[in-house]
Amino acid sequence: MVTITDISKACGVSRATVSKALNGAPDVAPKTAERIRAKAKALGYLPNATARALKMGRSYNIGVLFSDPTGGGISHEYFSQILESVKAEAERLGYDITFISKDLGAMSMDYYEHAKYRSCDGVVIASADFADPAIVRLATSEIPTVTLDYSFDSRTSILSDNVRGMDALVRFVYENGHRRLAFIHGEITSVTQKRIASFKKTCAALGITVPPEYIRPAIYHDPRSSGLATRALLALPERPTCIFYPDDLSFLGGMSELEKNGLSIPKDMSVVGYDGIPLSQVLRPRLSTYRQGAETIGREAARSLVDQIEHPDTWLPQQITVEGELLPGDTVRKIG
Amino acid sequence: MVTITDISKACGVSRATVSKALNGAPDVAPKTAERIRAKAKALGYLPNATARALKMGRSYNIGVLFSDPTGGGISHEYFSQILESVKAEAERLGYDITFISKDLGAMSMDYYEHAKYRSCDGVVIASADFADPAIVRLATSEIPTVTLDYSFDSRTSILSDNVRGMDALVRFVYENGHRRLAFIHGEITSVTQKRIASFKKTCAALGITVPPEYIRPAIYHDPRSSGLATRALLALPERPTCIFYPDDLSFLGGMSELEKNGLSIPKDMSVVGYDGIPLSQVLRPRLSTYRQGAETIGREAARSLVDQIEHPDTWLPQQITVEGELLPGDTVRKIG
DNA sequence: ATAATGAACTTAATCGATTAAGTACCGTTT
DNA sequence: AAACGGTACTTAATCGATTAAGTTCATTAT
Repeated sequence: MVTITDISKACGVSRATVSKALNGAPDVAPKTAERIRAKAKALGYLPNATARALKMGRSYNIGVLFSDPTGGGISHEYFSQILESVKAEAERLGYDITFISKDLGAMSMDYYEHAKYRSCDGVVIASADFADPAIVRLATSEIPTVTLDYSFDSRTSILSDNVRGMDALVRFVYENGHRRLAFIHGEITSVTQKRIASFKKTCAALGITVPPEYIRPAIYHDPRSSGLATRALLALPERPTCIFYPDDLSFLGGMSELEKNGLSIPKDMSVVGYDGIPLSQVLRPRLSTYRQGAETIGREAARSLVDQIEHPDTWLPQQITVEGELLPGDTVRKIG
Repeated sequence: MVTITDISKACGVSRATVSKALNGAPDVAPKTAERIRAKAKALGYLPNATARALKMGRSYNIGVLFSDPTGGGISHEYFSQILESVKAEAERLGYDITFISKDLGAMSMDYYEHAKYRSCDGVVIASADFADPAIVRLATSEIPTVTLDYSFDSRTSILSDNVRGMDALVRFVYENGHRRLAFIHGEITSVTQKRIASFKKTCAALGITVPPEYIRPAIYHDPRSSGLATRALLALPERPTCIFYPDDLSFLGGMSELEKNGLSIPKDMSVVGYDGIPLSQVLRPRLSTYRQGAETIGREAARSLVDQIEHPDTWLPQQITVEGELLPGDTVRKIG
């Protein structure tokens, strides 16, 4: 490995001068600096991020915590899109990404400890369960954090606009003449609560009565459970004319259940999803859904985290709401 | 931050003794060791991975390089599954994951430089283009590496068994009576070449003649291009009875093209995919496809890389082939 | 001529941990 | 009683880089 010492010997100057020259300090003669830089390049010198981090107390490393009790948090398209954009933006800003998890090898650590152990400058947190004490500990620690889709007091968060998204979907369906709307929702989280509340509120505002049996629980990203919920809805004496699914993937479970019952989409049953992942627009019929701005969410998360890291004095916590977009698709039939 | 020095002061011993006690060195009296460990816990001591890495020359950090010219490498389900399992296994072995990319912030680096800069103990490489000089430089460097689906001389690689997979699919389709098989393949890579060769070889072995116009190029994970290829196949005077798609997602593009032509699957056209991502088994009809052992591939990649890192003396390069599994699905009709 | 100024360095401490080599002290052997 | 051996420590160097403080020397001001 080529170190600063090698360069200093080759150039006949002290290590301090090399360091300063390489970092553009003002008290190095331009000619010397040039000579040093040339030598560094010639020797194939690379700074050692580890040594630098130790001395400077800054690792230029951002932790990413994607916790999902069902495992495989990354493999859901919505999350992998966010991860991809956090990564891209962080790298643009000069930061690398490290995953934060519980328990590393034999050491048992919680998330906070893991982040400290790796001296992350900050952490982006996405979780299905923000009540988890381990998540709370990290999110309320002295480490700069940004949470996704959940707010902690005096901390920055990036929020997908679930209220507006649900409102847009309900209104879209309403405008297409539907009055009997059923909602299959995911596990109760703060996001789910917002979606349910917005669903009910907009329905009320539009004068739609939603019978309790039209609201059914299921599990996010689990087509099977949504299929079961769909079956229950179809068994009702008065069926809904449109079913809201917890997410785009879950819709697939509903789809096969509908087909099993000889119902075609959207002729016999209208449906809408949520998320607007690329898959939803590749399906035929194209799914009517609400696209969450995953790319924007990831980008803003990285940006505001780096801002917080680099300007802790002028930094103020903020809630950034990222709007999505209604994708009309072809799964809602015009009736009435 | 609580350091080893804090503990040494609190216990009235030297830092060396603390370090040894915490690492279970033999020359510390059991009573002292216990006292030190108790104090460390009481003070909330956490080792500093950065300092440790600097001194020991081992970072317990594994780089992951997923390069995909189309961007969004992670968001393809097959890759995100591999990433997830590499991560899980690496963590089990005490290693963290860092993404390796080109260019970090203002610094322009290639992959090799990035990996050195972060002092990764090793790197897992997945790439769509193993001819990229930057990939070659990293993969043939002194850094331990494991490549996925491509072999470099004297290096370890994990290979999905594309030859066997394609063979299994062709035979499955053949057994269902199909004799006119078309193959839409992805961009020409070593993987694609293996699949095409295996497709042709098995067809030949079974006495099936494949007219050249039945082999059509498309782009991996791009339903649109597969849709166009499908259209071309449907325009032929003699249509195939079964179409092979480059991957499961691409099949969706073909599906909508078939529907547009009033053809239903599998009644009017049989199809098979490749990859066996969870999505494929949630669709109805369930896609007939070949599941690549993404989980096993990721796990083996992490294991063999760590083995290489920890036992460089007894280590030997190897090609590990991971077998997949035929998922019969319902998109191949029995004919004849 | 002497002091003051400033440019261009060097010296040395430091970040937190590891570890080879050294030391103090106690008990045992002959 | 001297020598030896082992246990349980401590000392000090080291990893690679940064940086406050000090030094040297030429130039300018008085």
